[in-house]
Amino acid sequence: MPELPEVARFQQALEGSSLRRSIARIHAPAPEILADTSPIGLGRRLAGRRFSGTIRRGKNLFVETDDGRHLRFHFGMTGALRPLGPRDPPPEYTRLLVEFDDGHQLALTMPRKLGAVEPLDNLEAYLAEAGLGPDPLDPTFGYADFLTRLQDLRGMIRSTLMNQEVIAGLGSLYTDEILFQARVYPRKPIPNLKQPAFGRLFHTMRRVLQTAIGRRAQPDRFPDHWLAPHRNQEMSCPRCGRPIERIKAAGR
DNA sequence: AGCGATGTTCGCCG
DNA sequence: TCGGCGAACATCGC
Repeated sequence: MPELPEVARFQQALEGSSLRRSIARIHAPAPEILADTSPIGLGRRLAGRRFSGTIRRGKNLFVETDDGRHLRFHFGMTGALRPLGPRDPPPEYTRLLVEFDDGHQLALTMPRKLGAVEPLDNLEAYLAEAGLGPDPLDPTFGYADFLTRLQDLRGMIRSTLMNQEVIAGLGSLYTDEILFQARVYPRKPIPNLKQPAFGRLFHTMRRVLQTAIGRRAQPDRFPDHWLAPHRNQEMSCPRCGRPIERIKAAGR
């Protein structure tokens, strides 16, 4: 599930439950999701440490430990973060369990093991090297920056919005939502977009993401005129009432 | 039983 | 060089 709004929710969940507790031990039964480390290596790194803060950039959640280093969480298609009370049993598909010394726990669940947990010694260096684009909700990211990043590209708008190096955070679901509300055809080449379309895309992007975060990223709480609640099976368009047609763009 | 899925990456090709 | 496309990854659920 996780696109930007979901990751923002996981961030809130972690901040509300897991900061400043001392880490007693971890369980990492799925070494496949550990990048550049092992269960033992990660355990050594975290034991005795505390989480001290978080930074989200696009779909990535960076969790700071009190030694000034970070852990990068990427949730793939099915990852989620769940805070647990002292005697709560870890949920099914728990791929990483962090146990604090007061009994509280934090579980990373991920049925399909496509995400990653990666220790970073230097967050700044990682960000500089990863080529990750700006976060669309970053207050310093404005319309002028949006235009600058898009205007020299030649690809189709849907692929471009989903390209994490251009803008970080949009996936299939939210890109479709934004294109629908901004009335821009997904296969439209960037060079064919006119100024008003860029304006609609930028402002729609911000509004959709902020609204989604406000609704806890749960599509069943989204406004009824959005596409998301109507995109399944033979539902009809919330704007014109005609049946929704499916096309393929950017491979999906 | 088969296929799609809210993601990322890589190799191939125009 | 840029960008589209399909496959692969791992696993569930419709």
